[in-house]
Amino acid sequence: MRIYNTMTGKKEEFVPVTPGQVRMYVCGITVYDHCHIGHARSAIVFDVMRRYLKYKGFNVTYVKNFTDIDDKIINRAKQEGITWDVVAEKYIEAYYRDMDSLGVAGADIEPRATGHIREIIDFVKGLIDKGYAYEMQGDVYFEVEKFADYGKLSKRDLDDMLAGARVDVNEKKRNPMDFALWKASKEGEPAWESPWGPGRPGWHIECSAMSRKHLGDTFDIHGGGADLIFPHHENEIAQSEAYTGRPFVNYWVHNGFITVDREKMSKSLGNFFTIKEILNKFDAEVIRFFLLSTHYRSPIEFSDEQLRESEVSIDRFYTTSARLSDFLKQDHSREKACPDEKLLIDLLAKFRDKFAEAMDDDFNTALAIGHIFELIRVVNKYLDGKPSGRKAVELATKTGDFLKEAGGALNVFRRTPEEWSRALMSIKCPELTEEFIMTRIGDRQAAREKKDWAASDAIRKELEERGIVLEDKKEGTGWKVKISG
RNA sequence: GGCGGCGUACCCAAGUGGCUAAGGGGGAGGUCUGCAAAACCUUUAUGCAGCGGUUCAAAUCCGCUCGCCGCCUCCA
Repeated sequence: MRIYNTMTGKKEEFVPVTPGQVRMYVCGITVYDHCHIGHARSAIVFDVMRRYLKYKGFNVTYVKNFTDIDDKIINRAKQEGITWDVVAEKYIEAYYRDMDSLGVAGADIEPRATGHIREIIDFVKGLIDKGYAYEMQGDVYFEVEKFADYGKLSKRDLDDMLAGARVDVNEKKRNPMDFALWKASKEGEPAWESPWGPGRPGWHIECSAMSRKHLGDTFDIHGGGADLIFPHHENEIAQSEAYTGRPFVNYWVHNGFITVDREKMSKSLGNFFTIKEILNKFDAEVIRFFLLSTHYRSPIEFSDEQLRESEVSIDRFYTTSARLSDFLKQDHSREKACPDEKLLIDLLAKFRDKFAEAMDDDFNTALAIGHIFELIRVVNKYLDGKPSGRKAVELATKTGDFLKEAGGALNVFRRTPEEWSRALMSIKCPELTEEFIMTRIGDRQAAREKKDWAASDAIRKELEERGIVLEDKKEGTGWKVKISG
């Protein structure tokens, strides 16, 4: 399989350090606020990578950290009149709630910065000993000029950056680009004892210390949002490679941004939507599907229309899924081939390869989803031919299995059509009950038997206005939550 | 200013040298249906921002132009 590496700017054949084993580290969140959909994208994208690598048979160790101490957390604690650790705890809990609903599994190891103060201090000490860092009034800074490769990930050199000069003037630094490894704490701020006095870790050092502890000096994949390339990941490389003298990471993987009105969604612009608020209007699977329907490195424009389109697509999937299971429940004592069965047979023969090929090419979930919908169309056409018998059951079963398998790798399409329907109902028409709908369908059926089309259509219209569409089929009348418009 | 990315139909979106340019939504026509809905079929890009170039062959490589965006400051 091939993975795009930010370091080289190319897709590269993926070769893990240890055959059969993948070690990956993804930068998690700073826990000072609710997650927005940008965090959801990163979480889902790397969740899919991890799932797919496992699906391919790799033994994956996935580490994702929580930054649970920094200025933003301290500020939030002041605002809310609680301590920093309560803030962290509160938003870690909120994070888990959001991730749970989005189908994002927990990482194998979820280290917190404050749980690794000793490792961090050792790391900083080592950098000072090796001459890459210096202490200044209780702060410790990494000296970027000492690290020859500084800028290799983000493709910039120190002189250019200094010329741009939107950097802090800080008298304590030898070079304005030097960054803090350790920060002396002010009076009343959270502090840990260190050789340089009471203080707390800088932002970047935790990832170097924790990834090394849990994954070793050199590991396979390091990921995060594209906005972490500089300075965060650049600084991690400097720290880690200066400390160990070894290559830090083999594949750097970064997801693209979510935009609103073509502008990056971000905290500072204030144009963000939290996962929590989107979940009031859409099912979590809609968010997940939406984020996977575009390649992970491309920007995605976020809007209600886009989510609605995703909702329609998912509904199409579950409609076919229901159709398949209904079909399998039918009487198949009579053997009848469908004239279009060759199309389905051919596609089934290729489907798993096509799906894997898409995912193998830098996790092309958009293409993979396209293949799923191609299969949906072909099997619908097949079922339209009203086949029956052993062969038909076999083909339908196989189709269902493949759809389940592909959906499983992406962690979408894993519910029953009934569960999907109930989920939609609780969002779109929570005041209705299935009992009520069934009663009205019964009333309408009575009218239909009397060929009282006016009465029958009135009931159908009434239900549609309340968000339910009816479908008359041979076996009886079915209903669905209306989603378009 | 430095560095990077993007521009594919009415909309979203795959495709990065060679089979008829995936898939979804929308539109139009049709099959099915009491009428619908769903599903299916046909149709909707001789063309991939524009202009040049390389090549037997380009949406795909190179150059220029136009437009949009990102990073260079906390940020997924």
